Amino acid sequence: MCERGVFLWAINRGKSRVSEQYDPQTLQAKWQRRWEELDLFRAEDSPEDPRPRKYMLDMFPYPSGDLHMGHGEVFAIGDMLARYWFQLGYNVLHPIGWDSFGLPAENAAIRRNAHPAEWTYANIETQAESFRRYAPSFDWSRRLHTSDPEYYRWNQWLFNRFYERGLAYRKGGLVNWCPNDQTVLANEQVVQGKCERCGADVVRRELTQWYFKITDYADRLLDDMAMLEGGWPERLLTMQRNWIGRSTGADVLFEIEGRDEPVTVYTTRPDTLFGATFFVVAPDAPLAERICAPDHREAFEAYRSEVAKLSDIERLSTEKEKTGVFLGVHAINPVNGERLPVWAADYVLSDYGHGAIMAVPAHDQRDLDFALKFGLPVRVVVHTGMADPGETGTATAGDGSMVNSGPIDGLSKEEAIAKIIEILAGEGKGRAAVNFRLRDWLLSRQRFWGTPIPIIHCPDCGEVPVPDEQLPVVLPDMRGEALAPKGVSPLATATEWVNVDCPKCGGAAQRDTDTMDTFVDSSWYFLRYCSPGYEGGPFDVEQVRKWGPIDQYVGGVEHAVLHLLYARFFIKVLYDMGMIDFYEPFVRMLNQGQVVNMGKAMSKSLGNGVDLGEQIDNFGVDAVRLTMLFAGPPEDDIDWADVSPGASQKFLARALRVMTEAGAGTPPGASPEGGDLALRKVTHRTIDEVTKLLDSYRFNVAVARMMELTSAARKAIDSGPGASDPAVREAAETLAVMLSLATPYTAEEGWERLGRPVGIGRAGWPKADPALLVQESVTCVVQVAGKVRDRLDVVPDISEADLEALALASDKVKAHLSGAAPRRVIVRAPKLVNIVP
RNA sequence: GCCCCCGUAGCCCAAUGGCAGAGGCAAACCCCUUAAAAGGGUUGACGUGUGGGUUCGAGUCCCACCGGGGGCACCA
Repeated sequence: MCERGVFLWAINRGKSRVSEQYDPQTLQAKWQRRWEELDLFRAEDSPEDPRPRKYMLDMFPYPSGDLHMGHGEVFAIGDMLARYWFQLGYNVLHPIGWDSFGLPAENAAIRRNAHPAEWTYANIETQAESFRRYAPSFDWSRRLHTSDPEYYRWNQWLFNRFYERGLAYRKGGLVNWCPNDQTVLANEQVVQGKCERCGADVVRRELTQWYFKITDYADRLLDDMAMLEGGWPERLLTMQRNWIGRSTGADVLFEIEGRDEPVTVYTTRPDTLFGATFFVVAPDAPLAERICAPDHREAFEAYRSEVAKLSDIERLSTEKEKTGVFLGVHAINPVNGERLPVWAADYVLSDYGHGAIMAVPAHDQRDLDFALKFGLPVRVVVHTGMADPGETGTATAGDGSMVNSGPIDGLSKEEAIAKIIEILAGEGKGRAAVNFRLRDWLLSRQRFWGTPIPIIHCPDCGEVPVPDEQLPVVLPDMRGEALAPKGVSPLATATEWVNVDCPKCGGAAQRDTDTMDTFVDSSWYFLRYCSPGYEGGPFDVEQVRKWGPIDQYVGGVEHAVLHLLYARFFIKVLYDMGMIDFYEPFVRMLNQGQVVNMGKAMSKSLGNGVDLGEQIDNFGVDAVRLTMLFAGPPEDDIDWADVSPGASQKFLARALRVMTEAGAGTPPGASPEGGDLALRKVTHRTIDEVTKLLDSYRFNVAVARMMELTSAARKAIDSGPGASDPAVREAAETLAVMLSLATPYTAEEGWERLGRPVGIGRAGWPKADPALLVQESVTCVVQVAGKVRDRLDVVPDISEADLEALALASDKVKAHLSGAAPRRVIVRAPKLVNIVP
């Protein structure tokens, strides 16, 4: 396997031998220039334009060097759809821009003693050049960079709006800190306890930080997913649902002996309240500190500092033994007055629910593990028919009938939950409650290359937003060593920039020195494309109304609970602000697979990297794009060792020859009427099928159909009516337009050789003639007992009765029936008859 | 541990419950050629991971298992 992979890879890297006949580099040089003059793919904002609109969006790139194979795939897929819509006559918005704030630029700047902008904009230019060669149908006039002050100004403007609505706020608490990147991270950026960017172990720190109140929208983020059903990949929806993690249950109030204030716990199983035998608080919650008995304080504090040392991965491991300490106090069970010992244990999280739980060991595995370890009682209150958890060590979490539970004895789980909530509510000791796994979006970053948070801290007025008319708050000019991470934002050292007058009272004040998470930038960039130069706001409301929402979004699944969640949140806030009129930003979403090599993700350490530019140099843009599309379904991974850009190139050479010969055979405009009927039928059937295939993302199959059409035309030229038959021209022109979606250079060259004017990208999608789609005869399979025994040529609209009679009259059928009358005959006209003897 | 997706030719992949093969790679052979390359053409499953089931009919639907991939996983 490996050897074969290396071998194929070696071939893929070699210069192709078809280059003498078909030279992609020449075609690229020739057409790229002429297309730039033509500017075919500009989206038209004018309301006068009668064409229906479509918005096609590819996730915009981060400028970390040149384009790579992954970009090659996304943009090949996105462009296939965009160009298809152009050919269908839509007014298509297909923009491009750069997600150009972020850490790599800053790290590069520190290394090179430069400004992050130098690295960033140099890379953007490199990528832009590569894009021009790769030839996606972008409307370049809408290009944007999120690191431009004209763009991030609106991040600040939006921050102010969020702030006004109480959706941006500052709070202290434990946050995720990446010791490598020297900044805090949002929950979404911590994967398995590690930094999503750099993989370093994330630690907890107590810091005051800015948040966006995404939890206010948790219900809508979850419920509105019903609208995305069918348009989004199911697994993406599942990931978001899991991430939001809504659960329903009850808040229950417990008195603590010796304290006036009750403590609230959240539980999804209020029905098991009579089974509570102890009480647990999170050691790092302020509550634990408050209620701990003085004579247990020492042990508690020792335990707490022990827990604080653990990394998230260690603490969250399900394998880990339960630990905890008794706090020397008791809670009172509100339903039966029982005294429950209160423990602190790290399996209870401080930031979920209320940081405290009632423990029901019989019916919760975690509580049971803890009870068994510390010798706490186990009381069964749900009779499930399973063995006693106290004996088996396996908690019974299922449904059953309530026992040992006073007023709810005998009830089922559902009934008991309703009843107990009713009882608690009646006594003011509890109520139904909903909880979410989703936390607020931690927004601040202690790094330089991002949007400054537009807040001024005034000793007298407190937090004062920078007035809109003073935006943007532009980053100070800092470079090199000054940007090195120090645990606080580099902006804090820019004294001149930091010290300002308070906009409210005019007194001495200081700017907030953190920058925004760069996911703010990408949460609304697709709205900016609708009116890129607009100065009256982040976007022209009218234009977004016309272009939005996005009909098709293409990008990687790695943003499932990052960008895609944040953007949905932004859209809902903007909807509430009355700025847009749709609920969801992305109607349809496609996650392309990864491009890998030899079964593994490409990486420097494996030495299996494949360079997009090199592939293009060797095989040409068209062959690379075609290979991406033909390799398999778009959502599948492509193993570059399994595919053959060289073969794609050979196919394109073959297709171009067909177009060349057809162009020489007949003049443009020749009517295909009277041309070779068999070829015409192939052409029209191909149109019909490819159209349907493209409508359902079946690009690989669509390309296969184009190959078949090419072969059919080749055959017609060589051993059929010859190149001068008008049906050959029809086939070649159809082929050219279809190929233009995937391989624009070859298609344009062929189009020219067919005598057509430059601009195949807008030539128009061919229409299948229904008259040429009907077959005058169909092969009908006749089965006896499910086995094929005969084939009949029949007219497609044959009646069931006629077909049955015909089938039963067949000699072969008669032979297999050997005279017996059939028991049953299933007729599926015109394709099949099955006779059950 | 729980949930989801996928197993079709040596390989990548097609096939509204109706003849297992559309397309490509690789291979073998043929034509073209002085020869090679380029070009043109021909050839492929004894049954769809395994075992059951539903059905007139199953790659397709259902159940179990095996193998691969992904998601979630102390969230009370």
